[in-house]
Amino acid sequence: MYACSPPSLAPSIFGQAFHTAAPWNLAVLLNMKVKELATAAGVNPDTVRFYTREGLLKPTRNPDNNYQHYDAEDLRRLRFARKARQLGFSLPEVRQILDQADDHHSPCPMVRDVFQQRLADVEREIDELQQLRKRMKTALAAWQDMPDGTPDGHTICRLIEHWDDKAPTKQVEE
Amino acid sequence: MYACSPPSLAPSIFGQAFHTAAPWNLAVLLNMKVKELATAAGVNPDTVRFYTREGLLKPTRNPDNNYQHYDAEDLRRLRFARKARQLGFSLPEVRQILDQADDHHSPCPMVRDVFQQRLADVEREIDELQQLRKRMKTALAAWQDMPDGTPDGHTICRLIEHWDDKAPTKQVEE
DNA sequence: CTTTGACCTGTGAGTAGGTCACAGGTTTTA
DNA sequence: TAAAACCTGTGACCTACTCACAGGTCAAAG
Repeated sequence: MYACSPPSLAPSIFGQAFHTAAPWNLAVLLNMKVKELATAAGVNPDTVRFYTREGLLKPTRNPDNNYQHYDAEDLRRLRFARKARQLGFSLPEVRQILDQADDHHSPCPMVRDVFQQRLADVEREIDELQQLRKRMKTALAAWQDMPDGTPDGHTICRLIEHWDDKAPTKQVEE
Repeated sequence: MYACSPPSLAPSIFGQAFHTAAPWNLAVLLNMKVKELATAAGVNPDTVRFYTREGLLKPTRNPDNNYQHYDAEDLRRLRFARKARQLGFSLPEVRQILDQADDHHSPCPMVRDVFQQRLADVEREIDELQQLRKRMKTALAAWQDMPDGTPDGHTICRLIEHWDDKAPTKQVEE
């Protein structure tokens, strides 16, 4: 769903908003509704609404119809937010970065800090998953020799009950 | 059989329930309230209540005070559920296994299937995280040479905006 | 001019697996 | 006898969205 397809959508967006506009004011006047911004950034329109509720995007209102209006700044913020999310920043962190940028404070030192922390988290996650994989492989190997058995009131499934999470007796070496 | 239970709590549990009982009926008569079961299994009492609501545990009621009563079977089920959760089984899967065991069908073949699937999932997760780590390290290295900069209306944080998620070794040009 | 369909709005629910808070009842301890 | 500890069920909260719904708006087709 919503697989990035910038080449196909860009003409429609710009065509709708600027079919008569000169290119020099693209970045200033770009005036998008929810779905247009969402398509431009390759995200779900509900994500745009969600980010707006969360204060990451700050559109203006059209008083005539109460619609939200997003400009090029919002598009940059949205794209930035998506990149930061891919890097593992939480939404509060993203908002913090954007707020700092709004106040003309450079958020980059903070970004470096959080980024280092995130890298450590990722590496810890990898370690844990690798340990889990090792234990699972060990269990699978051990289960080769175990019969299935029928629950008899003493064991539910000996495959799992006999799996020791703390100290697998025989490790699978890799 | 349950030699792995924490030694510090066993006396209080057994002492409360069996201060005069002989050891031969421990497994049959063990009669625990929520917190006792939770302590015995090393989980939060709310988890016991949650699992009870979800149908994984099937305590009896004391009609006098409306309290839940858990026996050794529930302790086994709870410990089993925790082990299965550590192995990556979802709660519905755990419940399915327990239900099958209740019906005297051997859940083990199903366990093997789900387990294989889980192992594949774990390995995919590891791959994704390793790719992420690689991209993060590449980004960190690239950032060594980049100034922090103050938000100027064109960039929010060039550290992130200049991070290319698709081709980390190639920097974007502007 | 009306209808149709696509879009807009806000709100609320759902996801997984618990954890915590709350109000009121019970049991144990001092 | 009173306080502390525990019990009960219900419901909110956590992440980061996603989806559903009811009602309003708008452009084009008939």
